[in-house]
Amino acid sequence: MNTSIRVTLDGSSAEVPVGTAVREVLERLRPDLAGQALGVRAGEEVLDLQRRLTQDAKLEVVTAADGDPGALYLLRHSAAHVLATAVRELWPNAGIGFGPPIEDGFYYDFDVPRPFTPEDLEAIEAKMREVVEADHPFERREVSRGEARALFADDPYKLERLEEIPEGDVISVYRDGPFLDLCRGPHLPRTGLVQHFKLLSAAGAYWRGDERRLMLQRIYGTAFFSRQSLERYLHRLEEAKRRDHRMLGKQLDLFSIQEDGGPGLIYWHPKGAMLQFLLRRFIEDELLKRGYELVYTPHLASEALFQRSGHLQAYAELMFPGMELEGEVRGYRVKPMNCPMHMLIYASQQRSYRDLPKRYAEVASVYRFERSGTLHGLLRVRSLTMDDAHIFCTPEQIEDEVLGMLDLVDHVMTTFGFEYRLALSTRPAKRIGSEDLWDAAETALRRALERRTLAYALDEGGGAFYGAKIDCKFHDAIGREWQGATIQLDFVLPERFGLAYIGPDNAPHRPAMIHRAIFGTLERFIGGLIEHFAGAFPVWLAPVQVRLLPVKEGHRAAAADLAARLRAAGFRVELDDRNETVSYRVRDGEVLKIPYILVIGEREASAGTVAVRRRGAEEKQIVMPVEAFMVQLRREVAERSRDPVQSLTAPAGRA
RNA sequence: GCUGACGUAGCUCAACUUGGCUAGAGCGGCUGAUUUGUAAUCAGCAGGUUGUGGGUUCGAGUCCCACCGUCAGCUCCA
Repeated sequence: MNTSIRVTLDGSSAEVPVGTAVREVLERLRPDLAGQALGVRAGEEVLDLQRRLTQDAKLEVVTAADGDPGALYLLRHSAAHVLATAVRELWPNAGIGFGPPIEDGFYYDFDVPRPFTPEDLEAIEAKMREVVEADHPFERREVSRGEARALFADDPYKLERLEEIPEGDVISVYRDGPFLDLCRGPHLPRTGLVQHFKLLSAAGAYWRGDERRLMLQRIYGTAFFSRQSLERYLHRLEEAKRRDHRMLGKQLDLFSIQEDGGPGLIYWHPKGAMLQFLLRRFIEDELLKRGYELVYTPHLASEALFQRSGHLQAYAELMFPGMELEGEVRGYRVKPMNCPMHMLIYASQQRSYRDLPKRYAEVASVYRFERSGTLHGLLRVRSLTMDDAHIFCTPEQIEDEVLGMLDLVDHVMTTFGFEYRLALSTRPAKRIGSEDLWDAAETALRRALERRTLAYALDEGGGAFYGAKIDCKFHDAIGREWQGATIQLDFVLPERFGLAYIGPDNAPHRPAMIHRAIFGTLERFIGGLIEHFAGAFPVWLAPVQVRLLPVKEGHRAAAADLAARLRAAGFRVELDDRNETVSYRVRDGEVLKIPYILVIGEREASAGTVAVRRRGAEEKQIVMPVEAFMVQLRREVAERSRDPVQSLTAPAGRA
């Protein structure tokens, strides 16, 4: 067995004995950085300076940098320990759960007698500063299982975790000052390096994320290497609140949720309804171009249907309760999904392989009894309008169908300028359908993704029990991730409904079935759009595209004529002839984020021109002939342009 | 659903740590004056059973209980 290993650090390498600490390698190979190094990167993994090397390694030094995920990982993981150290000082008997770094910070879960208050957080933060000032070294030690059991004899959560560490794995503990944690690491060299941090919130969180188990108290915080980065982050959070679709929805009068009407049920006001109308028209046009057929089905059906589809067995707790209708033997339910209805249409006649694929699309509201605590503006509701479709095809056609859907998803997302992420979810442990079926399904999805060379995350075992799926995710204003488009294979429903097509062999075969939604739901998609555009919708989507302001009373008639003309040309126009100054009305239009404000005064009325003020443009007014403006507007709508039109200039020789 | 916080005019927010006269302000609305040229003209008026229902108290926006709703997180999901 080798007693020495070869270690390469930032390009230079050395032969060192097995078990040499990273710190020693560093002092030998990069003495210049020894003081600044926080850890090293070994491929994907970050190691701290105390780690002993047991095999050949290629390392890179990690130094303090807010742009380096590895450095931030060390920092935030250590900040979580500093937090726990402080909490243990103030609540010596606090139980400790997990405390990992996360996307934008870190958290730690505690078992304490009462929930933390905002004042507690301040006190904890002050105590954290003391821990930082004490500059305790983070000490790593590898221990035996027996020793670990003894060390954490009073920490039931740690003991539970300990027992899950597989036999043979290294068990390590980290100490900083008085605080000892069962932890894999890595950590910063010392607590003193955690300089710029802030505790953000506290809330309950179930131990191990299991709602049947005890609720611990979680504290969230964030940390950066520089004060500027911390402040920039906190400022970004503030900014994000101004994009919140719930606030903008109220300000721009798009929608409301009525306490008298019930939670999670959306009232679309005229301007929000216009958004929904435009999106619907957009997607339905796209679907018709792609060989879909539109269907309309009832929002209500006999319980027998949902019995047959399996919803009443598998999905009952998300369905609104049944209703008894006078004189009817059976109960009725509002639909939580459209698939059972589309199944019935397919099953209404005999199908030939020549008919396939059959693509039924329906933009329809469905109703789901989401748990009250999960409701969130437009992003999680109880009446949701899906741009739903069900594709019935032969197993061989699945791949091409999925490919077409991925193209449509991409077309839609790029039209709106949405960044998105795809995830492929494969067979879960609890599933139905033969292995052959799953193999074919997963292969079809994967091959479709790869044929379009799309990057995707793999969610092993994350599929639904009835089929594999591809999901598309996007972020809201404050960075929470939501699911939008979804493409799901389904092996169950064709079976349950006994669907068939007659193949070339003159024998019946079971068709494959794909559920899919591109927007996901109009509610969630519009919520996302509002935040994405911060309420400043591109012209083709803006509920009001143009606002006309006559300068004074005498110009009202000219403005009204122009409004009528624009409307006749298909534009969405408002006339603002209120008895207010031009400045006031311009401001009002700006606040409402209307793309074009046109001022009509003496000059314009007599010359047939308009003074155009384009939202966000440098130049505050550009005088141009009405015709030229209309051409411009028409082009912008046709192109679904997302950027302010740069070419909007006055014709040469303008007055 | 769970834990915690919150709920005052259409909107945003006041009403003192410790219950005390008729619950205030800005924006918005209405009326009038002003006839306005690119981000707020001036004046007046109206607008509230302080989420709902109970309770404590001489007295409750303020304290207690229940319910409804909202927010953050957990869980779940389009």
